[in-house]
Amino acid sequence: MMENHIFKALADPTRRTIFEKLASADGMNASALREGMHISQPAMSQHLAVLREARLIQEERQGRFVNYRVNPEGLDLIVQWVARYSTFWPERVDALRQTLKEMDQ
Amino acid sequence: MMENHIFKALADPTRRTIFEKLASADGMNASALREGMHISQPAMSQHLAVLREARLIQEERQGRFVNYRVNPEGLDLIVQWVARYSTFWPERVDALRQTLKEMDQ
DNA sequence: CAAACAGATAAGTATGTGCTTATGTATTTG
DNA sequence: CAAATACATAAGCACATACTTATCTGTTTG
Repeated sequence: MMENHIFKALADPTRRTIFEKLASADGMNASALREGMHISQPAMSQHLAVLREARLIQEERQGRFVNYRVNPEGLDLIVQWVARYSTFWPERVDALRQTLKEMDQ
Repeated sequence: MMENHIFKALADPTRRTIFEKLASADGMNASALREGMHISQPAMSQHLAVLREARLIQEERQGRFVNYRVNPEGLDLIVQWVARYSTFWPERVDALRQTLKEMDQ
């Protein structure tokens, strides 16, 4: 199940950091991603594979580099999952709504 | 870090099922939760401990039973985490907003 | 109080996961 | 084409995790 892949992919703090770095840029290659992180090249490659299998990121080869970027739809399943359980707690939906409102500004 | 506890707790499909069962009732004890699940009593107890440590559920002893229920604030960190990255994709925020709008009806 | 019951904890085990080093595969460049 | 570069893959290892059976603690009830 895809949902399980996503949760498992995000369960690792190093992978969340990688995802965050990718989200704050509009594309990075694996070497650039490693900068500032204490992680070997194979470890990075393996983490990127897990994120890709969970469809949280996309990749595109550019010469000898591979450019990685976040898949904009990647978090949809998480959002839907959370939203489903939020319906049981109206006050939480309000909080989420407030967060979105603040984003508009 | 709390965020990590939550992601790790939700990374296991059995624990997500337990969380879902709790969310669709307003409180259940461990024996009731086991019904329909192929899981031993200690396994259930251990899963509930992980969910409790992640503050996703709360417990209250009632005689020789322990009543478990979802912590309404438990998913907040996930919502905030997702919302943070949603800011990079306005169309995704719109989708989330739409989901919330549909909830009103 | 003794037996029954709900659940927690202990200890052991099999499998999963995240890392390492070594090597392989494309691609570029001198 | 040979060396260099960017990344992937293989294999092995240490540790985490999800489970089991056995036992313990706390509460109710005959």
